[in-house]
Amino acid sequence: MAATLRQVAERAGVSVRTVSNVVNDFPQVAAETRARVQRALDELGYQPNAVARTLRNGRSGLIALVLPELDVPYFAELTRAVIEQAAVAGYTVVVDQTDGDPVRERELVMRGNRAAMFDGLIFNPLALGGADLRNRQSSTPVVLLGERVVQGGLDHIMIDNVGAAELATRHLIELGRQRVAAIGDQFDETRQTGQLRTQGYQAALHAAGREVVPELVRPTEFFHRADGAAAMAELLALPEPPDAVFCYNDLLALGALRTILSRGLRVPEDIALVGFDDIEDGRYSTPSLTTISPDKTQIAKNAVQLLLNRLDGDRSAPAELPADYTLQIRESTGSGQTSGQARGSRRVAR
Amino acid sequence: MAATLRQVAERAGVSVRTVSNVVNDFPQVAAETRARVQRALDELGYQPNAVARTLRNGRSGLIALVLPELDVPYFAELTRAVIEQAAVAGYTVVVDQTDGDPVRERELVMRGNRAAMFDGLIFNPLALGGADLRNRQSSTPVVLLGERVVQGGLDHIMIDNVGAAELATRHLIELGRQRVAAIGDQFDETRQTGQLRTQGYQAALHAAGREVVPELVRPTEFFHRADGAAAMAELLALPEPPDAVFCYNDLLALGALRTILSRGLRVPEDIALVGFDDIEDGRYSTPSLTTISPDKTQIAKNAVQLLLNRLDGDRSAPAELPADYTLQIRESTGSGQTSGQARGSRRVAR
DNA sequence: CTGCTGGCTTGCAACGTTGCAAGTGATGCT
DNA sequence: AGCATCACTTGCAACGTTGCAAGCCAGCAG
Repeated sequence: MAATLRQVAERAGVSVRTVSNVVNDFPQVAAETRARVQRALDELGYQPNAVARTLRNGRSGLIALVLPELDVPYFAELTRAVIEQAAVAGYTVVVDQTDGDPVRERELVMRGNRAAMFDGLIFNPLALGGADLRNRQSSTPVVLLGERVVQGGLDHIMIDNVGAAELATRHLIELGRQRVAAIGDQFDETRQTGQLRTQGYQAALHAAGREVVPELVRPTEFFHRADGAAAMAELLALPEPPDAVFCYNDLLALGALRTILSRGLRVPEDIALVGFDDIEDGRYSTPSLTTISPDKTQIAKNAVQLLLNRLDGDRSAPAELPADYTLQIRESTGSGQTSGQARGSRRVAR
Repeated sequence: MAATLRQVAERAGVSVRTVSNVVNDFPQVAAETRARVQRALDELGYQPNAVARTLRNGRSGLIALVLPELDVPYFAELTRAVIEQAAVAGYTVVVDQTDGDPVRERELVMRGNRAAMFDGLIFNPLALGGADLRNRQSSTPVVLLGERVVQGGLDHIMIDNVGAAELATRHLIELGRQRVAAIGDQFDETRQTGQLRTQGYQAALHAAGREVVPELVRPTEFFHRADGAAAMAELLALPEPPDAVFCYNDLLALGALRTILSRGLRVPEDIALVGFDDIEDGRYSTPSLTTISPDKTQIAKNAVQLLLNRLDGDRSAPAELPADYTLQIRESTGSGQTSGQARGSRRVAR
């Protein structure tokens, strides 16, 4: 159906090679020939075959972004940033969702089966750990996003979870809250996010000379609204409920918020809330959500840049780039001003 | 870097073709040969080159889902459904975001430049209208999602916007509300969603013997939270503010909700709210959101099925499939029960 | 008139895979 | 022994493109 170079060449009465030269705007084509070929191209509605080009050139111009869940706003917002950054460099991003399924993650990232279509991968693992990733079959470059799961071996962008969690918790302590709880702890070995944030939470309590009360640290299976709502209900059922909660992401916080409000309690008067991720939902909830705001644009920019360097043959040692973050103070811990901002960042070394 | 059939063949001392036969599990290979080849495959870590296969077979196993915005929850949730449906048929979905940019939409859908990598496209247009779409260059099959923008020519899954909007508005009228407003009207010729929903809104008012009050119908540029918040502020500034609002999607409703609550007004006591899309955010807001719930799974299933039929050579006339929808009654218009459900659906013929 | 230069065009091969048809050698039947 | 059959294996060509090097021809200098 689609016209090929050969068909165009026949129609224009020239060789295939010359048509290719016209299509690629190579200079050494006589003006008259170029015009004739161009006419044939237009008449046949020629479109270059991307697959053949890729096979020939070894480059598809496609990079894949592999994420656990697209309907988690943080990932959706990150995706937007990655697409924008890649577009600058002339690359198209395609997104694939793994649901954290180890089988899917492995298929996409490890074997490079489908991956061979893509020049590179930006991968936010959920199930795959460092041990898995170290013996990848595929030679397609990968940049990892997320927690520090891997011991070297691959480029990696991560945020300082411990430091950020400590900052969030300290904020609640400085508000004078006495019983600061945490929602989102995780035991699962492959999911380090929860553990790291718990470390930061505990560090802040210790720094303030407080004890860590075990029943105030609630584990959740996932980081969704439903998990936050359920964990908050447990906290409220305690003999001594908390007066502040640090939720390990904004969805958990929104779920917790829903539970608190449905009990007739007030935020922040009765319970102050801090989230993590700074998704748009949290800016429009009532009350709006105080949260740790990772610099998503920076994360995307660094990830794309790191990947493009590899594609250009950069063979230097794998990089580990930390991303900046700030604490966005909004209504769920504050008065009513929505623009407050505390610095808790770290410079990115490059 | 990656091993090829030829390298494996040399190592195993057989022809390239035989290796291919082993890789593809063709029966007519002697057991002893198969074992030897398999060993060579393993030793070299052979992975088939997807690009070469695609060129040869004319099938990539990839379908593209082209959407305006991934960080709009409705699209994110729809994407999940499409990915699941396509996986059943052994297809991998890659997602591309256009931001409603006509240039990007055209590049992806019309010319098939990049598109040639994909066996088919599921496309939710924002900027491109019927006139554009009719003279596509590419022969890659497309299924359209969304409003009825096109007059024939392409397969299309849409929901009955007029009927759904009428149902939503009627619900508010039946609650006894006197001044029912609407947020999300649009004038732009390429964005029909707003206009169709306004038609349904007006139809419901007329059916109830009410007048349409022009200043109660607020246009918005986009369908984001910020637009809803701003439009609601305008409505509240009217001499006679509304006591009910039908928002043309849930994000608008969540923005409006934020404005209402920040003014100290109550939902639903002072103002009842209905949204559209049934995104997860609306189920966890306080109050939770009454909304029109399109059957996203059904939309995804039909879209994928329609596309797969085309890939299998189905040459029948383009189909227009309506999708089911229901009214989910929640707290923003109701008492407190969250499970109410009114039927307003249409059977899908297939 | 020869030979060289330069502008333009072309054929060949290859990227890695698979369909097709033909090839090989061994076995079995007459 | 001769021939057909069978089980297995192989070479060729092609998918559509582009790098490479060679080819062609006109023009011009010597």
